[in-house]
Amino acid sequence: MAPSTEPRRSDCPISFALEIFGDRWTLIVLRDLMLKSRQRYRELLEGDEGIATNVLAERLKRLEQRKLITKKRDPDDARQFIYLPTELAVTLVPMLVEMIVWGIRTGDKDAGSEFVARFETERDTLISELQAKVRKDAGL
Amino acid sequence: MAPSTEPRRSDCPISFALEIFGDRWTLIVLRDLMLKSRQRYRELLEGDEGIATNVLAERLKRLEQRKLITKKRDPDDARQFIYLPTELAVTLVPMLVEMIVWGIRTGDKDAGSEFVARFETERDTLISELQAKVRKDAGL
DNA sequence: ATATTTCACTTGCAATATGCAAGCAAGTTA
DNA sequence: TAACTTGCTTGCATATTGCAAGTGAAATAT
Repeated sequence: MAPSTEPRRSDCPISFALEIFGDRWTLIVLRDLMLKSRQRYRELLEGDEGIATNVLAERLKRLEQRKLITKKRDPDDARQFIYLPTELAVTLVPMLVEMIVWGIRTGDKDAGSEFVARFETERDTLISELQAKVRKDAGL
Repeated sequence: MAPSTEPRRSDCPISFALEIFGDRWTLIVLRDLMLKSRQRYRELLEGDEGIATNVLAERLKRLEQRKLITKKRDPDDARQFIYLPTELAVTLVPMLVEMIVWGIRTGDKDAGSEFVARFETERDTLISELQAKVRKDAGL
């Protein structure tokens, strides 16, 4: 990934978004932080996709620089850090939901059908509830 | 990019989506094909971001394999090919719109404010109109 | 107290992907 | 028929990723 100090490729908002999460791992990390309620490095490493330690470390650094997450020491164990999504990350939920629905419909017709059903009947409520849950987990 | 013949990393729909367009270029190409009405290799090369020729060739190949685009000869000039989005690509429009809105709000407060305004008042209509335009351009 | 384990990384290195410039074959234009 | 355009491919330098091993600080066990 390009460091976040580089100039923008263009002034297109899609291009801007891709500079932040146009790679194989950044959105996986945000998914785990927001939708799977993982908060620690160790937990993030245990995801199904098997992110490498150096890649995870670099993505966390960039997400912090981009103000999509915050990093705090765990008060109960000074070895550990707690990574939490920010309010900016919460604004990504609608896009993530669209991506999830597209992925289910396109790749995984069977799994996730109830998520899609709920999306089709009450998209806005579904998104609001997910965002509320993320905020609650993150103490926002 | 990993070739599209590789096994899935996991059964998560986000992960599945990222295997298809989790990189710096794939969605840029789809943006140009769908939202900027570009159809030829030469036109796609001329985008603001400056994609390399070999990268564009590889992405077009993968998009065709994934059935997101079709490739046809130009009947008026047999040197040229015409790349068109498929109906499957049209289903990506809602996600692209969310990404555009997020990019405008997050990176480019000034530019694109009327797109965001329309999104806020009539999201569904905006998306339907964009999809209709893509279908029309592509002859779907 | 000391040893061991856990945690969050960092480092080294091979494999892969990207960027850039040049080349090429088929088709079109002068 | 010579020059040009188009859609690529190729070669090569650089950047990114994946994997395994290592490090230092803090916690836990002995």
